[in-house]
Amino acid sequence: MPDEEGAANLAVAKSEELTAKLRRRGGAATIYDIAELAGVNPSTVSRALSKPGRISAATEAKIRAAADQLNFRFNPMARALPTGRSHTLALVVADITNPVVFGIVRGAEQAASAAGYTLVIAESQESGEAEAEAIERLMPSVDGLVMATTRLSDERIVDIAGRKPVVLINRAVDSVRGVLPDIESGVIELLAHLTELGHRSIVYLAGPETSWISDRRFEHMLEASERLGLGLVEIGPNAPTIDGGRAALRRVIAARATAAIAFNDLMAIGLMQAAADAGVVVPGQLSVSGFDDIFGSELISPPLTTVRAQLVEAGERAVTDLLATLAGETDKSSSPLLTTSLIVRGSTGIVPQPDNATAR
Amino acid sequence: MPDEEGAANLAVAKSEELTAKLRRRGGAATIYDIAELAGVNPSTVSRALSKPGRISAATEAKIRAAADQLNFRFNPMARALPTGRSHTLALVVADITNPVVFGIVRGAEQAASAAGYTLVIAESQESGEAEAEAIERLMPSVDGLVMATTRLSDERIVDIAGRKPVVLINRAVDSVRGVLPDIESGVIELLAHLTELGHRSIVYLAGPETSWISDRRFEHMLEASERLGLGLVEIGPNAPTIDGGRAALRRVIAARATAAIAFNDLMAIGLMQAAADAGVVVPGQLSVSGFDDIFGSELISPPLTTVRAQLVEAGERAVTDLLATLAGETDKSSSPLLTTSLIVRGSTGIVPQPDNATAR
DNA sequence: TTGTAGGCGTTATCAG
DNA sequence: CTGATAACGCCTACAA
Repeated sequence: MPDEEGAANLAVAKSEELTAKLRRRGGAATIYDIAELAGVNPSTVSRALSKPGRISAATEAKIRAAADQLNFRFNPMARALPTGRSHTLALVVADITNPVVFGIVRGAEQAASAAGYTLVIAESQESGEAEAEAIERLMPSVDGLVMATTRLSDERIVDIAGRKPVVLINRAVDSVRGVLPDIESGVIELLAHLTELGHRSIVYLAGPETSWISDRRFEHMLEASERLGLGLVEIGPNAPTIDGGRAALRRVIAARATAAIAFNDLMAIGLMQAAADAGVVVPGQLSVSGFDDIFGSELISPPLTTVRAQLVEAGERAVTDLLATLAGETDKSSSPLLTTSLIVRGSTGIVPQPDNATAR
Repeated sequence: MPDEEGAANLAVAKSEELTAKLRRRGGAATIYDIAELAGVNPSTVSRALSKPGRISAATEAKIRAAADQLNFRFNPMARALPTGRSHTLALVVADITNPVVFGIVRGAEQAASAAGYTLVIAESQESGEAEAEAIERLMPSVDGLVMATTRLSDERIVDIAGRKPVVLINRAVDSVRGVLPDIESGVIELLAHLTELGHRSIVYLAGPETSWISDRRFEHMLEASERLGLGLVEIGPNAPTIDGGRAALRRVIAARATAAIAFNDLMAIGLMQAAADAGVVVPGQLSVSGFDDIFGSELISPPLTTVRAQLVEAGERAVTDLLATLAGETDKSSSPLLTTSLIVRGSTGIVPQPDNATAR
């Protein structure tokens, strides 16, 4: 078959000429290159590669061959232009170094890359404005966003959600999709645990002012406290950090509570450190508990009793939901609550007897 | 000035018509819209906005006004096409949940966004292939990459670096830029500390097989051990995780060393946990130390003695260097070593007396 | 200083 | 089933 051979030779020749050209611009082949190599029209290459099956098997094979001979990759940027879809998602978090977000990041990353999407994570560290700015900067280049520990107002979130699909994590805003933990059951479980240990006077260290979930938690605690007839006071807002927890010790002690529930583990840890510094023994004089079960919670001594959240799942599901609405799914219903579970460790214990109670 | 007023009215009118159009496509204005609004040519808008100053002050002002009236943002994708620059950098790490990378991520993120760049972080969890795949997938859409805890071979790295600018963190490869810690001084300091405590027999828990830095550390330990005349044995490779550390306990004990140096804090923590489980008291019977000073190291009890690395700086500098080479800087010299410092805490103590030594 | 025109890599619409 | 051809939003010579 001289004809085929001829074609083969030709292909090889072209290939050589091409590889030279490619090397010059960094090895990035375009559909034109592979069209030339395969002897077809660029548009055919595009079709063959982006919607396999809708094309003659023969040509498709030829094109495929050429494609991975040049080891071709679509240029996502070029692709995004006509389609308007960048295949990129933004994950907005307030503080990357907060262990809580690790799980979320990982889950989101996995789900995203499993779907062939790229995840860019935006940290806002600073409050409000910085976050809004970061979002605006990213908006044009993403198809949608997952917002995790956002400090934005509801209005602002709604505004953003009006422009691109948004999924919230740990926050509910009307008409915006969100993945939420089963707040109530976790709180109930924790309170039951403390009650069982004899605590009748509990203090809740609230999170930052803008924390929706902190409010919800306290809400449920209030309900439960009424039902169980126990004393409950909220202290806050506090920074959701170790220092935030440390700073709250004085007020916790002043409140004469026997047990403290912190908005998150970071704060709980800070509180325990401050307690240790002040000679208050945990859980002997004060029981401490937190939320999240972050790395470090079981390392500290005594190990922290905490309510574990399914962070990885949260990230995963947020991305999955986002992708779904991106795919035109109509069912805007938020996904089911993520289950939550109490992890009892050493930082909570039976209520101190009056004679050896905190201070006098 | 009826003229100006007329122009203003016109502008307003157009603006209304435009905003309608914009809303329809998600609020994204283009330079065409603002050109129309300002009554100039799109190319003028492009110039005015991308290279301020090279244009008449009057038109520029007019354009600026129009631009933020429509609150315009460049479409990065569209921009990337003609210029070939996406203003996006990739940060490649093996495991996001490894606390070591937090610092790096944060530093890199800061430096990147400070320069107006977007950082996409790629996790490879799985070994080699997955990482290579992730990189290939990202390559077309980034201007350069920072590779942090890569498991790739030198060859592969060189190959990648040949296609796009690369900066390595904690790894040196010929002709590839890298930011490295001052390995030697950290090791020396640590060894001096242990020697001072009376330890003469030390074991090093190596990191994963592909860890360049683990090898370098051991190299320096070897040198020092010869100089100081102390016993040193390397155990490994090990997974750079808590479990990796746990799994190594038996061999550490078998080695009859009085002090263990782990490749990183995660492993050190695992080792301590296993020791506690086995009734080996730290530092009474065994001194333990690590590297990195991650979150959790000072939480655990006893708190971990460790060599702190400047992770945030590493991330920051990597991006800065990358940006510099992107900007055509010729000086390929790697940046100066990041200083390192020994943090002495409770997990290292004086060498046990023979009579209360480990095991028998 | 500003407008004109062509191109960046891909998709999508229309013919053929 | 496949080939032209016009977008997509922006940049950049080149011309005016």
